[in-house]
Amino acid sequence: MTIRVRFAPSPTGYLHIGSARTALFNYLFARHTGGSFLIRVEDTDLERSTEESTRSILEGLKWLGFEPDEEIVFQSDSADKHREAALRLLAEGKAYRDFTPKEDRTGKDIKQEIADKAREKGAEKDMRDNPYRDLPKEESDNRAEAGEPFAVRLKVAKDGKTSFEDAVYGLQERDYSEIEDLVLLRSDGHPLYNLAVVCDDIAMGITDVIRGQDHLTNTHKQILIYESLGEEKPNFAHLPLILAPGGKKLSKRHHGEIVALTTYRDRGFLAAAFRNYLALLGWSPKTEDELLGLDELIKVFSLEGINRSNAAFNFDANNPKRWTDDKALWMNAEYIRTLPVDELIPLVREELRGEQLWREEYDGEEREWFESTIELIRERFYTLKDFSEQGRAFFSEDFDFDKKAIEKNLGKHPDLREWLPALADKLEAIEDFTHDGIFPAVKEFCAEKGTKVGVVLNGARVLLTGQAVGPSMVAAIEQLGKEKTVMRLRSQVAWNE
RNA sequence: GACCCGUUCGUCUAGUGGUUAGGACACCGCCCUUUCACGGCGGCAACACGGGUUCGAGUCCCGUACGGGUCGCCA
Repeated sequence: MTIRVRFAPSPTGYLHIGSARTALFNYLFARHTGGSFLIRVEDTDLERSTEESTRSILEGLKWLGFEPDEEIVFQSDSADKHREAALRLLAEGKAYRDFTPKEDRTGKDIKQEIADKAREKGAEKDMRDNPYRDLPKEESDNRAEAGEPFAVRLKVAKDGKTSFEDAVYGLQERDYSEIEDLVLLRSDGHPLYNLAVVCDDIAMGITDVIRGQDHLTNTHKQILIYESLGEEKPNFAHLPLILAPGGKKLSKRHHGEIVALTTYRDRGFLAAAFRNYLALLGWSPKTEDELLGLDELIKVFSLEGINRSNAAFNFDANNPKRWTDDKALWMNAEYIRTLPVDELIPLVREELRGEQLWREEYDGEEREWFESTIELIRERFYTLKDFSEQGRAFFSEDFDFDKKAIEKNLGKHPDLREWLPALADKLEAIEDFTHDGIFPAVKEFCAEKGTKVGVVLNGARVLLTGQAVGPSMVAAIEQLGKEKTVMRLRSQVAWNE
């Protein structure tokens, strides 16, 4: 049987990085096994689902490169079928009508409320105490016909247990007494999540369900539905969760944009780097290779490599340099440094365009200069943003001077105020404006002034690029060219800041 | 609270009864160099705790602690 998996986000917000990883694992599993990767939008909650969210999620998936093999399925389109399934179970006596009036659940802390209620009842709670569970069929029919609203609940047997073999967590068992008679159909006729998922997975021919560990207990409920429906259940694989630093829950409320996938795209991550990083969170190839491109990931991916323990995403919200996990940042830098320039340039082009720094010439007559500049400055960059921020001076005259750079490299050497313009004069006279022409001139200049080359070059770096760090300075001078170099070295702007 | 899941360096992880417990990121030091967030070399640093089983336990069993998940006419 060919493998068919699906990624099933609910469009109630942006794409969470945990969901992105779930999508990744589904995608890798499908590609590795030669199966199909499908996407199903779980929009059965009409009140909370938004088109905006759907668009943003699909956009995120596209950025990561996970295009579905078949048309995207919208769960709400099949609501009629889900309802039919519930009604069939009702007719077969596997479900019953519950005439209990709907509880008002509009309160803020629903989760807390439910947990508190469960705590009160403790282990004494009888999951089979619904007064309508054994209502005679005739009475139930009559009340329904009279127009009394009812929800449809699955009639879970009193004794027995569900069990399944999870590909990650092993054998899972749950006693029926722990499972309530779950609601299949709301009193307004609206099908609910567990029913919809099962029906759709059957309809889509899903063979392997790979999803977050938060669904582990739902799985037992879904198995009951599969069994009632007389359908074969798929294989299950539950993924460990991604936690915040300290092992706490990673949530939008407490951690903000850090959990949104789009943040990574917008802050200069390469999709390839982020995919690579995400793959290593909760999964291991069991080799010492960590830099794995998509093709390699597909080749070596297997469910056996998935961990059972949750992984903490490590970052420090108060430190701009560590706005996200160190290793993710390092990996992105690694991709920026090693990607073939041809592949990097389109990404840099987008970045520069976004900041109004792009010039069409870079694709034409200045292509060579542009390429060598990228080649030169990418060495110490961490994100694509660095090309328009730290690297700005290579593409524009309008760049800022880093305060610390001024302090450290100019402030401590007041002589530079005279020296750098003097250096400009010296450089202006050079015929051969290349490394071999520039470097000896700089050395000679420093010898004349009786200072270290580093002092002068560092000072020059500030005036030329506004930065305290960067590529080899002589190479940078060559790259900028004589005109800009001379002009910037003579400028007093930085000194007056 | 009940049920379920988990616990190896600060973080991500390798490890399936005998290892000097390996790698990566971060951190620190040294080297290279014309400076730096490049590069090279090196260092610091972990089996949650307590009992078993065993000649021998990070690896198996039982408890404890801690953390996480779930418990809805949400998904």
